[in-house]
Amino acid sequence: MNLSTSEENYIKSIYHLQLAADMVNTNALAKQLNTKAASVTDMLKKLKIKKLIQYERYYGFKLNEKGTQTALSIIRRHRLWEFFLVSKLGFEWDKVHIIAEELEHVSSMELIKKLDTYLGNPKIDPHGDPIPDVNGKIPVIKQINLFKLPLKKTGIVSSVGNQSPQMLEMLKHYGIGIGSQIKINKLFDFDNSLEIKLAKLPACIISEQVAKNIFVYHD
Amino acid sequence: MNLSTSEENYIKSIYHLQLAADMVNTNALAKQLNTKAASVTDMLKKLKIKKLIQYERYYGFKLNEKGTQTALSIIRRHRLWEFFLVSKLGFEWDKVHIIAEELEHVSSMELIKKLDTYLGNPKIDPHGDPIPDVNGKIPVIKQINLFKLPLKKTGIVSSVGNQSPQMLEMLKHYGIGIGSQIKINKLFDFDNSLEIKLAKLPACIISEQVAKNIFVYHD
DNA sequence: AAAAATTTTTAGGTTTGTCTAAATTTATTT
DNA sequence: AAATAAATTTAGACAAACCTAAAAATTTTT
Repeated sequence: MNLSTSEENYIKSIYHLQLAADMVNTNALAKQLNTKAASVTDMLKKLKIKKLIQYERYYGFKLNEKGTQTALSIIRRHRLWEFFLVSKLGFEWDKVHIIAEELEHVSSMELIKKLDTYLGNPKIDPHGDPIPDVNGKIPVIKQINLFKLPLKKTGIVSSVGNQSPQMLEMLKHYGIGIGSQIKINKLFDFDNSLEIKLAKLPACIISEQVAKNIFVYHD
Repeated sequence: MNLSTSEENYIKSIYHLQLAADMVNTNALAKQLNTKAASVTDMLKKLKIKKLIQYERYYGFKLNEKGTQTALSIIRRHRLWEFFLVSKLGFEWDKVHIIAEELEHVSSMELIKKLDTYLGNPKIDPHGDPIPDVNGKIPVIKQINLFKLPLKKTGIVSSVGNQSPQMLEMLKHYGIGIGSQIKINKLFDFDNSLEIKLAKLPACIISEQVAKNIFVYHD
């Protein structure tokens, strides 16, 4: 199904509102999309015709199965692009949302498939939100602080708590980025510093302060 | 200046037509854009108001300085994305145009700046066309066949003549991709095979057949 | 230079997505 | 259960980008 940018934005917003309440109402959606209630009603009719939502006049609406899958596919694109922007282009995580809002509407399946592979099939975006897979399944993965990662277990860096230039400089120096594979070799009780090992890099030591700001997930 | 996707497509097409002839005519542009002459006239009026073209009714039109700079900026985005798709995502060069047509309209300056840096400031796209720089300057760089690269001089792989899966597999094996830095250590006269050296990789030998299909540029 | 052919523009519609203002339905008070 | 308030929808317009068909200007042919 070929959807316009506008239709995709409606679908996505309905999805997000549904997370809070089963049924969505017109005013809430209008507010979310920064538009007017009348415009929302117009679009709802169209989305109903396209069989993406269940909609009863004056009552409320929600995504049906097809609509939900569509939303998840858009969210997947959005979060993969966010991951790309942060992990490859070096954007800070709070600057990527607006750009990803544009990139998510580029619809090539092949593009997203290859991007996903290129990024190493990430499971979590830079904000810590899960990235739905090709089939719209949302991985249930919890992030943990690096300190909670068991010794010698490989974790994947999913987000960074502090995004100051100083912190980013330091992470860059260590070669730590979103998506990096990381392992703890040793915890030094004296100052809570950690000896860590990143894929393809020699082991190194990071301070408690740095480690506190690193979040990872593992299987 | 904020331009719509459609306006950007017109500007870009006018630019390309201008390369062949100084003045552009309505029918030619309509054909290029796969639209009708009447639609072109409508848009020309708009572009004139936005001071992007010089336009005289019934006479013809061309981009002015501002329009030309706009076109070059769009072409820059297009070619950088094409480079990205081929060199990073592993697309074949004949599959990237359509996707780049969408990506080029994502307008963040910061995005293009970082993408350019990430790609290593490439000068030529995968089709061998030059990538305008931030200031709209088009680098005058000629591609040469790898055999023409002087011994021990570093060249940058700009395009590959043969895109068969077999060839791509082989190039991947050697670690050769668009943008790779490559040097010829030695030419074996016996079979015209080359010992080459890629950045960060051990030297290796490629056959004449492979080398024939590799194009590079150097300073 | 008049007729014919071509090109370009205008005039008037269509679709998409938006809007305002008024009407309708539902929910909440009293 | 009326009256009032709030939410939602309809009606009618508008801008962008396109269209067809007809008119106007230009170019080519005879």
